[in-house]
Amino acid sequence: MLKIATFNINGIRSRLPNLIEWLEREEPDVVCLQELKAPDAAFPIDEIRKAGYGAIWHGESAWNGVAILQKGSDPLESRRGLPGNAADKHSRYIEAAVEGILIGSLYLPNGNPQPGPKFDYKLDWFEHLIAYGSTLLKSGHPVVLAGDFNVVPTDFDIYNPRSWLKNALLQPESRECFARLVKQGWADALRTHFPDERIYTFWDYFRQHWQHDSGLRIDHLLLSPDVATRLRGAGVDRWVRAQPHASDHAPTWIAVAKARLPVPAKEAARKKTG
DNA sequence: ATGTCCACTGGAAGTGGA
Repeated sequence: MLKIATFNINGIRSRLPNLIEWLEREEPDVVCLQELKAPDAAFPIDEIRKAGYGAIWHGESAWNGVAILQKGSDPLESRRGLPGNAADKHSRYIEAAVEGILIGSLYLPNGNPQPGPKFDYKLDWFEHLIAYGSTLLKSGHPVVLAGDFNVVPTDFDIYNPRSWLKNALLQPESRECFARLVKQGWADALRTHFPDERIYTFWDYFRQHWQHDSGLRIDHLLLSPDVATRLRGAGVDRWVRAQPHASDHAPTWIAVAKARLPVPAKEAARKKTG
């Protein structure tokens, strides 16, 4: 089994003890991190190695930043930045091949306030992701797109939309983009696994939202069809959000059965004949 | 409008981003 997690860490330097404690307790095989808020040189690779993980990362000063951690080895990087989006100055996408699966760690723009240039940037970034999503599916590769999508897909994915109606995370345009991406053939893993339950991955720091469980589901793992058939479990490590000095997001994960190795031709022939 | 937290700048508290 392969446990793949996504976690918006909200400042990896400030949050390093929380990250290490979670890694040691839950032992995910692969971790997609977002909002490093650190330049490349400040990424705490030594401490992460000490916890038993290799890593690749794409940081920037103060904002954004994404990484992929792999237990026991360095992830094999396959891309950083979305194709056709070289003009994008933000560090929001990094991708690696792990156990035969392409894993993308993404941090979609928040988009507030809307309307405005930040919301336009969000939708533009989304279009690049949608285009690349189509390319990935057509490739036939097993893929997981994991990260903070900054989209609440439906009103079932929020405690109460009332005070969020003007927020970029709930706008029809944001939701339409997410729906259009999923409709290409991706499985929204957490919703697939828990069709009838309220699931939250983010509780903002304001107004005691954690204490009241006033959460939003904005961290998602999208699975290509091959990976979707291997989905065996999913969850949110809510205990991490309850820790002192926590990120406003909780780690969100899936368990996927490892791909069965193809039967060698000779052996297959032998079985057939005899 | 508000609430809270992170990181930068500059060398304190204000600002931007979320």
